[in-house]
Amino acid sequence: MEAVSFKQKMQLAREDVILEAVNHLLASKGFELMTVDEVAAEAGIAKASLYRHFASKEELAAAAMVRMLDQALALADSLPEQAGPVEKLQALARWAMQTQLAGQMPALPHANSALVGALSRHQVYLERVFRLSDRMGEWIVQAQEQGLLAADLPPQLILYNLFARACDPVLHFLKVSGAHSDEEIIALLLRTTFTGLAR
Amino acid sequence: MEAVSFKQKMQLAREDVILEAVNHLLASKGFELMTVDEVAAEAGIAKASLYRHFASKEELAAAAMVRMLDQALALADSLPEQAGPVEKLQALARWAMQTQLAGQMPALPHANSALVGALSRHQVYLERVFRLSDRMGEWIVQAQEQGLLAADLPPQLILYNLFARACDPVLHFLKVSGAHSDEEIIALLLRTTFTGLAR
DNA sequence: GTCTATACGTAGATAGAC
DNA sequence: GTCTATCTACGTATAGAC
Repeated sequence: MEAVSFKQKMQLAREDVILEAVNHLLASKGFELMTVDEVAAEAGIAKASLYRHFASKEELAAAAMVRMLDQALALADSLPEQAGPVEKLQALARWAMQTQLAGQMPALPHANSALVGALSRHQVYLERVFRLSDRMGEWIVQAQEQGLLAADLPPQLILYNLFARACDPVLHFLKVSGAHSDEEIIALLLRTTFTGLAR
Repeated sequence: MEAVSFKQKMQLAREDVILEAVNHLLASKGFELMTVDEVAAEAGIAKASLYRHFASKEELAAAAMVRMLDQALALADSLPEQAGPVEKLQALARWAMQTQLAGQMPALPHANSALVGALSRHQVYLERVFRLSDRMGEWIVQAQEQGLLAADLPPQLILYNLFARACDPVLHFLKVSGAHSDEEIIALLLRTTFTGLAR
């Protein structure tokens, strides 16, 4: 079975190159403006060959989203056990913002996009989203019990607020202004997220 | 000249109907997915007639953005003089979130959209953006001087953070969850924006 | 100024050779 | 499994009659 395994590895490597291109294009132009021709060109493959690996443009984007969620889950698993829940949540938010600033965070599609419908029926994607939400949800509740996060805020609101850092337009505008380094931008947004604009 | 004035009024009214449709469609699907056919259908006008009023799809969207910015500027002008700077900023953020929840806030285009280039060269649009930024910028600095907002945060960051409430995806997800009324959602997000998730 | 009808470009997806 | 070439659908924009 070694030949099969090798072939499979080659196929996975090829698909990883494709998804890298999808990630980049989704981050820079979003789903609607990304064309399959561009993906094929950036991956160095013919469009028809690409369609042998992924059945549709939606499948292509979904695979990129799953890949990104897997990276987030891997980071969640790699965090030291003794770290506090807020530190863990901040580590994930920091990673999401770094990824966005690096132009590698696939952008959220708009509500009526064909992608939204496809994702809402995509079992693999949904499983990743739920798994990451569960992980973060536990930390949020712990942090609230320990008095580290406001206990009277709905945990769901906190979760959404953290997810939203991955696509926060403030990151982009601050970067374009040129007045701050990436690390400074992330520190500023972590601060406003957790302690707000006041005081 | 009364006939001309009447004709102009009719034309403005017609264009207002068109822009209402544009606003709604921009809010629900974004610029790329909005088609000029849909705008014409929703406005009850033929597509060719629509192009007599607006030279391109980009002009159509820009006009809708200008209309929205004019509403924000009118609100800013109508705020009581004796109100504090933070109250004024919150009033604008509240209005932006209400407008988004009502499905009337035209969505930000993605970075590489044709719309971005058109807007960045659209003098009328730019003037409105600068004017609103200046108004809010003064209030931000006042609030910082009075110790009501963190004085060590860049005013620009505060400004962007407030603008971002107009397109915050958290609003949409909280609304879909069905657990809160619109007013509750707005109150929650005003709180997290100004005092954060902590404590 | 409004309409119907159409030109023109482009994007997703596929056929079929190798 | 990869390629070139092509199909089909659709969206922007315009022509031309009234």
